[in-house]
Amino acid sequence: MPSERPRRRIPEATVARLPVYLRILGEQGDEGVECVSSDRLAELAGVNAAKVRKDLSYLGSYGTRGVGYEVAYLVYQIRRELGLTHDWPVVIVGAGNLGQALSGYGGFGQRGFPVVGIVDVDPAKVGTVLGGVRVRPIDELTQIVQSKRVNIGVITTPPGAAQDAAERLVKAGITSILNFAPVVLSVPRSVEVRKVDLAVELQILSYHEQRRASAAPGALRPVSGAAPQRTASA
Amino acid sequence: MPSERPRRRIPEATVARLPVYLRILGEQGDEGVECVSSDRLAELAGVNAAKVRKDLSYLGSYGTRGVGYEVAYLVYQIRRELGLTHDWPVVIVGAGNLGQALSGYGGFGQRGFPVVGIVDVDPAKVGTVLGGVRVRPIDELTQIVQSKRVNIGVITTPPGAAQDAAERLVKAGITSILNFAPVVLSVPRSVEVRKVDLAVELQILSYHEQRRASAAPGALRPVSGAAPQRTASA
DNA sequence: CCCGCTTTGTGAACGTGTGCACGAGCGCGT
DNA sequence: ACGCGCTCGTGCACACGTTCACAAAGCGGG
Repeated sequence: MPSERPRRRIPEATVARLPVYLRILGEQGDEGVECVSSDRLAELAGVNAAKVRKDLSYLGSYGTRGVGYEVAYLVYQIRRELGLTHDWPVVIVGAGNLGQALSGYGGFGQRGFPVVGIVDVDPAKVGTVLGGVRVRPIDELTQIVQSKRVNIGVITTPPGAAQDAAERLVKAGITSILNFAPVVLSVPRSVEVRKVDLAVELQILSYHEQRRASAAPGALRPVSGAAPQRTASA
Repeated sequence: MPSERPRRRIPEATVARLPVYLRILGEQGDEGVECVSSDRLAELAGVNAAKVRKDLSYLGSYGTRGVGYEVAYLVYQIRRELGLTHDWPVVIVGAGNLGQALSGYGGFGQRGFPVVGIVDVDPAKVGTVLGGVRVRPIDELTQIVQSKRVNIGVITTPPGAAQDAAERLVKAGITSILNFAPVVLSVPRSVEVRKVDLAVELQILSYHEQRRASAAPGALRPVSGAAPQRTASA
Protein backbone atom coordinates (compact mmCIF):
# COMPACT_ATOMS: atom_id res chain seq x y z
CA MET A 1 0.00 0.00 0.00
CA PRO A 2 2.03 2.98 -1.27
CA SER A 3 0.90 6.09 0.60
CA GLU A 4 2.82 8.45 -1.70
CA ARG A 5 1.15 11.78 -2.44
CA PRO A 6 1.10 12.40 -6.22
CA ARG A 7 0.81 16.13 -5.58
CA ARG A 8 1.42 16.87 -9.26
CA ARG A 9 -1.15 18.98 -11.02
CA ILE A 10 -4.03 17.05 -12.58
CA PRO A 11 -5.17 18.18 -16.06
CA GLU A 12 -8.51 19.98 -16.04
CA ALA A 13 -10.02 17.48 -18.49
CA THR A 14 -9.16 14.68 -16.12
CA VAL A 15 -10.60 16.50 -13.12
CA ALA A 16 -13.87 16.78 -15.02
CA ARG A 17 -13.97 13.03 -15.61
CA LEU A 18 -13.00 11.84 -12.13
CA PRO A 19 -16.47 12.56 -10.73
CA VAL A 20 -17.95 10.38 -13.44
CA TYR A 21 -15.63 7.50 -12.62
CA LEU A 22 -16.43 8.03 -8.97
CA ARG A 23 -20.15 7.72 -9.47
CA ILE A 24 -19.77 4.59 -11.59
CA LEU A 25 -17.39 3.00 -9.11
CA GLY A 26 -19.85 3.73 -6.34
CA GLU A 27 -22.62 1.99 -8.28
CA GLN A 28 -20.36 -0.96 -8.98
CA GLY A 29 -19.44 -1.18 -5.32
CA ASP A 30 -23.13 -1.21 -4.37
CA GLU A 31 -23.61 -4.12 -6.76
CA GLY A 32 -20.90 -6.06 -4.99
CA VAL A 33 -18.25 -5.67 -7.68
CA GLU A 34 -14.82 -5.57 -6.04
CA CYS A 35 -12.57 -5.09 -9.02
CA VAL A 36 -12.89 -3.34 -12.40
CA SER A 37 -10.60 -3.17 -15.42
CA SER A 38 -9.95 0.04 -17.31
CA ASP A 39 -11.84 -1.52 -20.21
CA ARG A 40 -14.95 -2.07 -18.15
CA LEU A 41 -14.78 1.35 -16.54
CA ALA A 42 -14.27 2.94 -19.93
CA GLU A 43 -17.33 1.17 -21.28
CA LEU A 44 -19.48 2.35 -18.38
CA ALA A 45 -18.18 5.90 -18.60
CA GLY A 46 -18.48 6.05 -22.40
CA VAL A 47 -14.82 6.90 -22.96
CA ASN A 48 -11.60 5.36 -24.25
CA ALA A 49 -9.84 2.78 -22.05
CA ALA A 50 -6.44 4.41 -22.51
CA LYS A 51 -7.95 7.66 -21.30
CA VAL A 52 -9.22 5.97 -18.16
CA ARG A 53 -5.79 4.54 -17.41
CA LYS A 54 -4.05 7.83 -18.01
CA ASP A 55 -6.58 9.69 -15.89
CA LEU A 56 -6.18 7.26 -13.01
CA SER A 57 -2.41 7.28 -13.35
CA TYR A 58 -2.43 10.93 -12.27
CA LEU A 59 -3.63 9.74 -8.88
CA GLY A 60 -0.75 7.30 -8.59
CA SER A 61 -0.27 3.64 -9.51
CA TYR A 62 -3.31 2.19 -7.84
CA GLY A 63 -4.08 -0.62 -10.30
CA THR A 64 -2.85 -4.19 -10.41
CA ARG A 65 -1.53 -5.37 -13.76
CA GLY A 66 -3.34 -8.35 -15.12
CA VAL A 67 -6.22 -7.73 -12.73
CA GLY A 68 -7.59 -4.20 -12.68
CA TYR A 69 -8.47 -1.68 -9.99
CA GLU A 70 -9.88 -2.47 -6.59
CA VAL A 71 -13.16 -0.57 -6.48
CA ALA A 72 -13.18 0.45 -2.82
CA TYR A 73 -9.60 1.65 -2.81
CA LEU A 74 -10.00 3.60 -6.02
CA VAL A 75 -13.14 5.26 -4.69
CA TYR A 76 -11.19 6.34 -1.66
CA GLN A 77 -8.32 7.75 -3.72
CA ILE A 78 -10.58 9.68 -6.08
CA ARG A 79 -12.58 11.08 -3.19
CA ARG A 80 -9.41 12.18 -1.50
CA GLU A 81 -8.07 13.83 -4.63
CA LEU A 82 -11.35 15.65 -5.27
CA GLY A 83 -11.48 16.84 -1.69
CA LEU A 84 -14.61 14.83 -0.94
CA THR A 85 -13.39 13.47 2.37
CA HIS A 86 -15.59 16.00 4.08
CA ASP A 87 -18.79 17.90 3.25
CA TRP A 88 -18.77 21.22 1.45
CA PRO A 89 -21.72 23.33 2.57
CA VAL A 90 -23.19 25.57 -0.12
CA VAL A 91 -25.37 28.67 -0.14
CA ILE A 92 -27.86 29.44 -2.87
CA VAL A 93 -28.54 33.02 -3.93
CA GLY A 94 -31.91 33.38 -5.63
CA ALA A 95 -35.04 31.52 -4.50
CA GLY A 96 -36.75 31.56 -7.89
CA ASN A 97 -37.76 28.58 -9.95
CA LEU A 98 -34.30 27.09 -10.19
CA GLY A 99 -33.18 27.94 -6.68
CA GLN A 100 -36.26 26.20 -5.32
CA ALA A 101 -35.68 23.15 -7.49
CA LEU A 102 -32.05 22.86 -6.43
CA SER A 103 -32.75 23.13 -2.74
CA GLY A 104 -35.68 20.76 -3.04
CA TYR A 105 -33.47 18.24 -4.81
CA GLY A 106 -31.97 16.17 -2.02
CA GLY A 107 -29.18 14.83 -4.19
CA PHE A 108 -26.91 17.72 -3.25
CA GLY A 109 -26.76 16.88 0.40
CA GLN A 110 -26.37 13.18 -0.31
CA ARG A 111 -23.35 13.86 -2.47
CA GLY A 112 -21.60 15.92 0.15
CA PHE A 113 -22.88 19.41 -0.68
CA PRO A 114 -25.56 20.24 1.90
CA VAL A 115 -27.50 23.42 1.24
CA VAL A 116 -27.04 25.38 4.45
CA GLY A 117 -28.64 28.59 3.29
CA ILE A 118 -30.84 30.21 0.67
CA VAL A 119 -31.16 33.96 0.35
CA ASP A 120 -33.25 36.25 -1.82
CA VAL A 121 -33.79 39.97 -2.19
CA ASP A 122 -37.55 39.56 -2.48
CA PRO A 123 -39.18 39.96 0.96
CA ALA A 124 -42.14 37.94 -0.28
CA LYS A 125 -39.93 34.88 -0.64
CA VAL A 126 -38.12 35.30 2.67
CA GLY A 127 -39.46 32.97 5.33
CA THR A 128 -40.77 30.28 3.01
CA VAL A 129 -39.17 26.89 3.50
CA LEU A 130 -37.56 24.96 0.64
CA GLY A 131 -36.16 21.49 1.14
CA GLY A 132 -35.95 22.02 4.86
CA VAL A 133 -34.12 25.33 4.61
CA ARG A 134 -35.77 28.66 5.31
CA VAL A 135 -35.22 31.46 2.80
CA ARG A 136 -33.46 34.38 4.45
CA PRO A 137 -32.88 38.00 3.42
CA ILE A 138 -29.78 38.63 1.38
CA ASP A 139 -28.27 40.84 4.07
CA GLU A 140 -27.72 37.77 6.18
CA LEU A 141 -25.54 36.21 3.51
CA THR A 142 -22.22 37.12 5.11
CA GLN A 143 -23.35 35.86 8.47
CA ILE A 144 -24.44 32.51 7.00
CA VAL A 145 -21.22 32.10 5.03
CA GLN A 146 -19.02 32.84 7.99
CA SER A 147 -20.90 30.96 10.68
CA LYS A 148 -21.31 27.87 8.52
CA ARG A 149 -17.83 28.07 6.98
CA VAL A 150 -19.19 28.07 3.43
CA ASN A 151 -16.77 28.12 0.49
CA ILE A 152 -19.14 27.46 -2.40
CA GLY A 153 -21.96 29.71 -3.61
CA VAL A 154 -24.62 28.97 -6.22
CA ILE A 155 -26.19 31.80 -8.21
CA THR A 156 -29.74 31.18 -9.42
CA THR A 157 -30.89 34.78 -9.77
CA PRO A 158 -32.24 36.48 -12.90
CA PRO A 159 -29.45 37.74 -15.21
CA GLY A 160 -29.67 41.31 -14.01
CA ALA A 161 -29.01 40.40 -10.40
CA ALA A 162 -26.21 37.90 -10.98
CA GLN A 163 -23.25 40.27 -10.88
CA ASP A 164 -24.50 41.80 -7.65
CA ALA A 165 -24.98 38.34 -6.20
CA ALA A 166 -21.43 37.42 -7.18
CA GLU A 167 -20.02 40.49 -5.52
CA ARG A 168 -21.93 39.84 -2.34
CA LEU A 169 -20.72 36.24 -2.31
CA VAL A 170 -17.12 37.29 -2.81
CA LYS A 171 -17.38 39.93 -0.15
CA ALA A 172 -18.82 37.34 2.22
CA GLY A 173 -15.74 35.21 1.68
CA ILE A 174 -16.87 32.68 -0.93
CA THR A 175 -14.06 31.29 -3.12
CA SER A 176 -15.99 29.14 -5.60
CA ILE A 177 -19.13 30.00 -7.54
CA LEU A 178 -21.49 27.89 -9.62
CA ASN A 179 -23.38 30.32 -11.84
CA PHE A 180 -26.67 29.45 -13.54
CA ALA A 181 -27.37 32.98 -14.75
CA PRO A 182 -26.62 33.68 -18.44
CA VAL A 183 -24.08 36.35 -17.57
CA VAL A 184 -20.30 36.55 -17.62
CA LEU A 185 -19.37 37.33 -14.04
CA SER A 186 -16.55 39.67 -13.16
CA VAL A 187 -14.83 38.44 -10.02
CA PRO A 188 -11.34 38.38 -8.53
CA ARG A 189 -8.97 35.91 -10.19
CA SER A 190 -8.71 33.98 -6.96
CA VAL A 191 -12.37 33.01 -7.17
CA GLU A 192 -13.15 29.92 -9.22
CA VAL A 193 -16.27 30.29 -11.36
CA ARG A 194 -18.10 27.59 -13.25
CA LYS A 195 -21.05 28.41 -15.45
CA VAL A 196 -24.04 26.33 -16.45
CA ASP A 197 -26.07 27.99 -19.18
CA LEU A 198 -29.07 26.04 -20.40
CA ALA A 199 -29.71 28.33 -23.35
CA VAL A 200 -26.15 27.83 -24.54
CA GLU A 201 -26.54 24.07 -24.33
CA LEU A 202 -29.71 24.16 -26.39
CA GLN A 203 -28.11 26.46 -28.96
CA ILE A 204 -25.21 24.06 -29.36
CA LEU A 205 -27.70 21.29 -30.01
CA SER A 206 -29.47 23.58 -32.44
CA TYR A 207 -26.23 24.05 -34.35
CA HIS A 208 -25.83 20.33 -34.82
CA GLU A 209 -29.47 19.91 -35.81
CA GLN A 210 -29.18 22.67 -38.35
CA ARG A 211 -25.95 21.22 -39.69
CA ARG A 212 -27.52 17.79 -39.95
CA ALA A 213 -30.42 19.24 -41.88
CA SER A 214 -28.31 21.14 -44.38
CA ALA A 215 -25.70 18.39 -44.77
CA ALA A 216 -27.83 15.43 -45.81
CA PRO A 217 -31.29 16.59 -46.91
CA GLY A 218 -33.61 13.62 -46.62
CA ALA A 219 -30.87 11.20 -45.56
CA LEU A 220 -31.62 9.79 -42.13
CA ARG A 221 -29.07 7.26 -40.94
CA PRO A 222 -30.18 4.77 -38.30
CA VAL A 223 -26.66 4.10 -37.06
CA SER A 224 -26.32 2.60 -33.60
CA GLY A 225 -23.62 2.36 -30.92
CA ALA A 226 -22.36 4.19 -27.87
CA ALA A 227 -22.44 7.98 -27.88
CA PRO A 228 -19.54 10.39 -27.18
CA GLN A 229 -21.57 12.57 -24.77
CA ARG A 230 -19.86 15.89 -24.19
CA THR A 231 -20.26 17.64 -20.85
CA ALA A 232 -20.70 21.41 -20.76
CA SER A 233 -19.16 23.78 -18.23
CA ALA A 234 -16.81 26.73 -17.82
CA MET B 1 -23.04 41.99 -49.02
CA PRO B 2 -21.28 38.70 -49.72
CA SER B 3 -23.83 35.89 -49.49
CA GLU B 4 -21.18 33.18 -49.60
CA ARG B 5 -21.83 30.14 -47.46
CA PRO B 6 -18.74 29.31 -45.38
CA ARG B 7 -19.94 25.73 -45.08
CA ARG B 8 -16.67 24.63 -43.54
CA ARG B 9 -16.84 22.81 -40.24
CA ILE B 10 -16.73 25.08 -37.17
CA PRO B 11 -14.57 23.87 -34.24
CA GLU B 12 -16.60 22.65 -31.30
CA ALA B 13 -14.94 25.12 -28.95
CA THR B 14 -16.06 27.95 -31.19
CA VAL B 15 -19.61 26.62 -31.42
CA ALA B 16 -19.75 26.71 -27.63
CA ARG B 17 -18.72 30.37 -27.58
CA LEU B 18 -20.96 31.66 -30.35
CA PRO B 19 -24.07 31.62 -28.13
CA VAL B 20 -22.22 33.79 -25.62
CA TYR B 21 -21.26 36.31 -28.27
CA LEU B 22 -24.82 36.22 -29.53
CA ARG B 23 -26.29 37.08 -26.16
CA ILE B 24 -23.84 39.91 -25.62
CA LEU B 25 -24.43 41.31 -29.08
CA GLY B 26 -28.15 41.20 -28.44
CA GLU B 27 -27.70 43.20 -25.26
CA GLN B 28 -25.48 45.69 -27.03
CA GLY B 29 -28.03 46.06 -29.79
CA ASP B 30 -30.74 46.75 -27.22
CA GLU B 31 -28.55 49.48 -25.80
CA GLY B 32 -28.32 51.11 -29.19
CA VAL B 33 -24.75 50.07 -29.96
CA GLU B 34 -24.35 49.57 -33.70
CA CYS B 35 -20.74 48.49 -33.95
CA VAL B 36 -18.35 46.55 -31.71
CA SER B 37 -14.66 45.78 -31.99
CA SER B 38 -13.21 42.37 -31.22
CA ASP B 39 -11.52 43.96 -28.23
CA ARG B 40 -14.77 45.17 -26.76
CA LEU B 41 -16.59 41.91 -27.46
CA ALA B 42 -13.71 39.97 -25.92
CA GLU B 43 -13.89 42.08 -22.80
CA LEU B 44 -17.63 41.52 -22.44
CA ALA B 45 -17.32 37.80 -23.08
CA GLY B 46 -14.33 37.40 -20.82
CA VAL B 47 -12.08 35.93 -23.50
CA ASN B 48 -9.08 36.83 -25.64
CA ALA B 49 -9.61 39.28 -28.52
CA ALA B 50 -7.71 37.09 -30.98
CA LYS B 51 -10.01 34.23 -30.08
CA VAL B 52 -13.04 36.36 -30.83
CA ARG B 53 -11.69 37.28 -34.24
CA LYS B 54 -10.76 33.70 -35.05
CA ASP B 55 -14.15 32.46 -33.92
CA LEU B 56 -15.98 35.01 -36.02
CA SER B 57 -13.75 34.36 -39.00
CA TYR B 58 -15.21 30.86 -39.24
CA LEU B 59 -18.51 32.49 -40.17
CA GLY B 60 -16.88 34.46 -42.97
CA SER B 61 -15.29 37.87 -43.19
CA TYR B 62 -18.05 39.92 -41.66
CA GLY B 63 -15.95 42.59 -39.97
CA THR B 64 -14.66 45.89 -41.29
CA ARG B 65 -10.98 46.57 -40.72
CA GLY B 66 -10.31 49.69 -38.78
CA VAL B 67 -13.92 49.75 -37.56
CA GLY B 68 -15.23 46.52 -36.09
CA TYR B 69 -18.33 44.40 -36.54
CA GLU B 70 -21.80 45.70 -37.28
CA VAL B 71 -23.89 44.36 -34.38
CA ALA B 72 -27.13 43.66 -36.24
CA TYR B 73 -25.45 41.93 -39.14
CA LEU B 74 -23.27 39.80 -36.89
CA VAL B 75 -26.27 38.77 -34.83
CA TYR B 76 -27.96 37.67 -38.01
CA GLN B 77 -24.98 35.65 -39.16
CA ILE B 78 -24.47 33.90 -35.83
CA ARG B 79 -28.15 33.09 -35.59
CA ARG B 80 -28.07 31.64 -39.08
CA GLU B 81 -25.00 29.53 -38.34
CA LEU B 82 -26.46 28.22 -35.10
CA GLY B 83 -29.71 27.38 -36.79
CA LEU B 84 -31.65 29.92 -34.76
CA THR B 85 -33.58 31.37 -37.69
CA HIS B 86 -36.57 29.37 -36.54
CA ASP B 87 -37.83 27.95 -33.25
CA TRP B 88 -36.84 24.52 -32.01
CA PRO B 89 -39.66 23.03 -29.94
CA VAL B 90 -38.52 20.82 -27.07
CA VAL B 91 -40.14 18.13 -24.95
CA ILE B 92 -39.27 17.52 -21.32
CA VAL B 93 -39.31 14.03 -19.87
CA GLY B 94 -39.73 14.05 -16.10
CA ALA B 95 -41.99 16.49 -14.25
CA GLY B 96 -40.04 16.42 -10.98
CA ASN B 97 -38.37 19.35 -9.30
CA LEU B 98 -36.12 20.24 -12.19
CA GLY B 99 -38.62 19.54 -14.96
CA GLN B 100 -41.08 21.86 -13.28
CA ALA B 101 -38.48 24.57 -12.85
CA LEU B 102 -37.42 24.37 -16.48
CA SER B 103 -40.93 24.53 -17.86
CA GLY B 104 -41.83 27.30 -15.46
CA TYR B 105 -38.80 29.26 -16.58
CA GLY B 106 -40.02 31.31 -19.53
CA GLY B 107 -36.52 31.98 -20.82
CA PHE B 108 -36.59 28.85 -22.93
CA GLY B 109 -39.45 29.99 -25.12
CA GLN B 110 -38.05 33.50 -25.40
CA ARG B 111 -34.78 32.16 -26.69
CA GLY B 112 -36.39 30.08 -29.39
CA PHE B 113 -36.90 26.79 -27.58
CA PRO B 114 -40.60 26.63 -26.64
CA VAL B 115 -41.57 23.75 -24.37
CA VAL B 116 -44.35 22.04 -26.31
CA GLY B 117 -44.71 19.04 -24.05
CA ILE B 118 -43.93 17.57 -20.66
CA VAL B 119 -44.41 13.90 -19.91
CA ASP B 120 -44.06 11.79 -16.79
CA VAL B 121 -44.63 8.18 -15.81
CA ASP B 122 -46.28 9.16 -12.53
CA PRO B 123 -50.08 9.33 -12.98
CA ALA B 124 -50.26 11.71 -10.00
CA LYS B 125 -48.32 14.31 -11.95
CA VAL B 126 -50.22 13.89 -15.20
CA GLY B 127 -52.76 16.62 -15.70
CA THR B 128 -51.06 19.28 -13.61
CA VAL B 129 -50.11 22.40 -15.51
CA LEU B 130 -46.57 23.81 -15.49
CA GLY B 131 -45.69 27.01 -17.25
CA GLY B 132 -48.77 26.81 -19.38
CA VAL B 133 -48.15 23.23 -20.49
CA ARG B 134 -50.12 20.29 -19.21
CA VAL B 135 -48.19 17.22 -18.06
CA ARG B 136 -49.11 14.21 -20.17
CA PRO B 137 -48.53 10.48 -19.78
CA ILE B 138 -45.32 9.19 -21.23
CA ASP B 139 -47.13 6.98 -23.75
CA GLU B 140 -48.12 10.12 -25.61
CA LEU B 141 -44.48 11.08 -26.12
CA THR B 142 -44.24 9.77 -29.67
CA GLN B 143 -47.43 11.49 -30.66
CA ILE B 144 -46.25 14.82 -29.26
CA VAL B 145 -42.84 14.55 -30.90
CA GLN B 146 -44.29 13.73 -34.28
CA SER B 147 -47.24 16.10 -34.31
CA LYS B 148 -45.15 19.04 -33.10
CA ARG B 149 -42.08 18.14 -35.16
CA VAL B 150 -39.80 18.05 -32.11
CA ASN B 151 -36.09 17.34 -32.55
CA ILE B 152 -34.79 18.12 -29.06
CA GLY B 153 -35.61 16.27 -25.86
CA VAL B 154 -34.69 17.18 -22.29
CA ILE B 155 -34.29 14.48 -19.66
CA THR B 156 -35.05 15.55 -16.07
CA THR B 157 -35.93 12.17 -14.62
CA PRO B 158 -34.27 10.43 -11.66
CA PRO B 159 -31.09 8.56 -12.64
CA GLY B 160 -32.78 5.17 -12.78
CA ALA B 161 -35.32 6.29 -15.36
CA ALA B 162 -32.98 8.24 -17.62
CA GLN B 163 -31.88 5.45 -19.93
CA ASP B 164 -35.48 4.43 -20.49
CA ALA B 165 -36.39 8.04 -21.19
CA ALA B 166 -33.57 8.29 -23.70
CA GLU B 167 -34.71 5.18 -25.51
CA ARG B 168 -38.27 6.42 -25.67
CA LEU B 169 -37.09 9.77 -27.03
CA VAL B 170 -34.95 8.11 -29.68
CA LYS B 171 -37.76 5.77 -30.64
CA ALA B 172 -40.07 8.76 -30.96
CA GLY B 173 -37.66 10.34 -33.44
CA ILE B 174 -35.66 12.77 -31.31
CA THR B 175 -32.13 13.47 -32.59
CA SER B 176 -30.73 15.70 -29.82
CA ILE B 177 -30.88 15.18 -26.08
CA LEU B 178 -30.04 17.46 -23.17
CA ASN B 179 -29.54 15.18 -20.18
CA PHE B 180 -29.70 16.40 -16.59
CA ALA B 181 -29.62 12.95 -15.03
CA PRO B 182 -26.28 11.81 -13.64
CA VAL B 183 -26.07 8.86 -15.99
CA VAL B 184 -24.08 8.07 -19.12
CA LEU B 185 -26.73 7.44 -21.75
CA SER B 186 -26.37 4.77 -24.38
CA VAL B 187 -27.91 5.98 -27.62
CA PRO B 188 -27.32 5.62 -31.36
CA ARG B 189 -24.30 7.52 -32.66
CA SER B 190 -26.56 9.66 -34.78
CA VAL B 191 -28.13 11.19 -31.68
CA GLU B 192 -26.33 14.17 -30.20
CA VAL B 193 -26.24 14.14 -26.40
CA ARG B 194 -25.17 16.92 -24.08
CA LYS B 195 -25.00 16.38 -20.37
CA VAL B 196 -25.40 18.81 -17.49
CA ASP B 197 -24.44 17.27 -14.17
CA LEU B 198 -24.67 19.54 -11.18
CA ALA B 199 -22.91 17.13 -8.85
CA VAL B 200 -19.96 16.95 -11.24
CA GLU B 201 -19.75 20.74 -11.33
CA LEU B 202 -19.69 20.96 -7.56
CA GLN B 203 -17.09 18.22 -7.33
CA ILE B 204 -14.84 20.08 -9.74
CA LEU B 205 -15.15 23.15 -7.53
CA SER B 206 -14.40 20.96 -4.55
CA TYR B 207 -11.18 19.79 -6.20
CA HIS B 208 -10.00 23.36 -6.59
CA GLU B 209 -11.00 24.27 -3.05
CA GLN B 210 -9.15 21.27 -1.69
CA ARG B 211 -6.10 22.07 -3.78
CA ARG B 212 -6.17 25.66 -2.64
CA ALA B 213 -6.31 24.52 0.97
CA SER B 214 -3.42 22.08 0.69
CA ALA B 215 -1.29 24.38 -1.47
CA ALA B 216 -1.11 27.54 0.63
CA PRO B 217 -2.20 26.81 4.20
CA GLY B 218 -3.20 30.08 5.77
CA ALA B 219 -2.28 32.17 2.74
CA LEU B 220 -5.30 34.00 1.38
CA ARG B 221 -4.58 36.22 -1.58
CA PRO B 222 -6.98 39.07 -2.30
CA VAL B 223 -6.02 39.25 -5.97
CA SER B 224 -8.47 40.99 -8.28
CA GLY B 225 -9.23 41.06 -11.99
CA ALA B 226 -11.43 39.39 -14.61
CA ALA B 227 -12.08 35.66 -14.28
CA PRO B 228 -11.56 32.94 -16.94
CA GLN B 229 -14.98 31.30 -16.36
CA ARG B 230 -15.11 27.79 -17.81
CA THR B 231 -18.39 26.42 -19.11
CA ALA B 232 -19.23 22.76 -18.48
CA SER B 233 -20.95 20.38 -20.90
CA ALA B 234 -20.50 17.13 -22.81
C1' DC C 1 9.29 -22.88 -10.96
C1' DC C 2 8.36 -21.20 -15.19
C1' DC C 3 5.34 -19.86 -18.98
C1' DG C 4 1.70 -17.58 -21.06
C1' DC C 5 -2.31 -14.63 -20.44
C1' DT C 6 -4.12 -10.46 -18.96
C1' DT C 7 -4.11 -5.69 -17.87
C1' DT C 8 -1.67 -1.68 -16.29
C1' DG C 9 1.27 2.42 -17.05
C1' DT C 10 3.39 5.39 -20.29
C1' DG C 11 6.23 7.09 -24.37
C1' DA C 12 5.26 8.92 -28.71
C1' DA C 13 2.36 10.57 -32.47
C1' DC C 14 -1.49 13.02 -33.62
C1' DG C 15 -5.25 16.34 -33.39
C1' DT C 16 -7.46 20.28 -31.30
C1' DG C 17 -7.42 24.72 -29.13
C1' DT C 18 -5.00 29.10 -27.73
C1' DG C 19 -2.45 33.31 -28.16
C1' DC C 20 0.97 36.23 -30.29
C1' DA C 21 2.27 39.10 -33.77
C1' DC C 22 1.92 41.11 -38.00
C1' DG C 23 0.35 42.04 -42.71
C1' DA C 24 -3.80 43.62 -45.17
C1' DG C 25 -7.42 46.61 -45.76
C1' DC C 26 -10.62 50.37 -44.54
C1' DG C 27 -12.06 55.07 -43.10
C1' DC C 28 -11.05 59.67 -41.99
C1' DG C 29 -8.82 63.95 -41.94
C1' DT C 30 -6.26 67.13 -44.37
C1' DA D 1 -5.71 62.16 -53.43
C1' DC D 2 -2.86 60.59 -50.09
C1' DG D 3 -1.20 59.07 -45.87
C1' DC D 4 -2.11 57.74 -41.13
C1' DG D 5 -4.11 55.18 -37.60
C1' DC D 6 -7.09 51.65 -36.36
C1' DT D 7 -8.85 46.93 -36.42
C1' DC D 8 -9.62 42.66 -38.85
C1' DG D 9 -7.96 38.21 -40.54
C1' DT D 10 -4.56 34.67 -40.13
C1' DG D 11 0.08 32.16 -40.16
C1' DC D 12 2.81 30.24 -36.70
C1' DA D 13 4.33 28.34 -32.45
C1' DC D 14 3.01 26.46 -28.35
C1' DA D 15 0.10 24.08 -24.88
C1' DC D 16 -3.27 20.81 -23.98
C1' DG D 17 -5.83 16.62 -24.77
C1' DT D 18 -6.52 12.11 -27.04
C1' DT D 19 -5.29 7.75 -28.88
C1' DC D 20 -2.20 4.06 -30.18
C1' DA D 21 0.90 0.64 -29.21
C1' DC D 22 3.97 -1.76 -26.40
C1' DA D 23 6.98 -2.96 -22.52
C1' DA D 24 6.57 -4.01 -17.64
C1' DA D 25 4.37 -6.64 -14.23
C1' DG D 26 1.34 -9.53 -11.67
C1' DC D 27 -1.54 -14.04 -11.57
C1' DG D 28 -2.68 -18.79 -12.29
C1' DG D 29 -2.02 -23.30 -14.19
C1' DG D 30 0.77 -27.10 -15.19
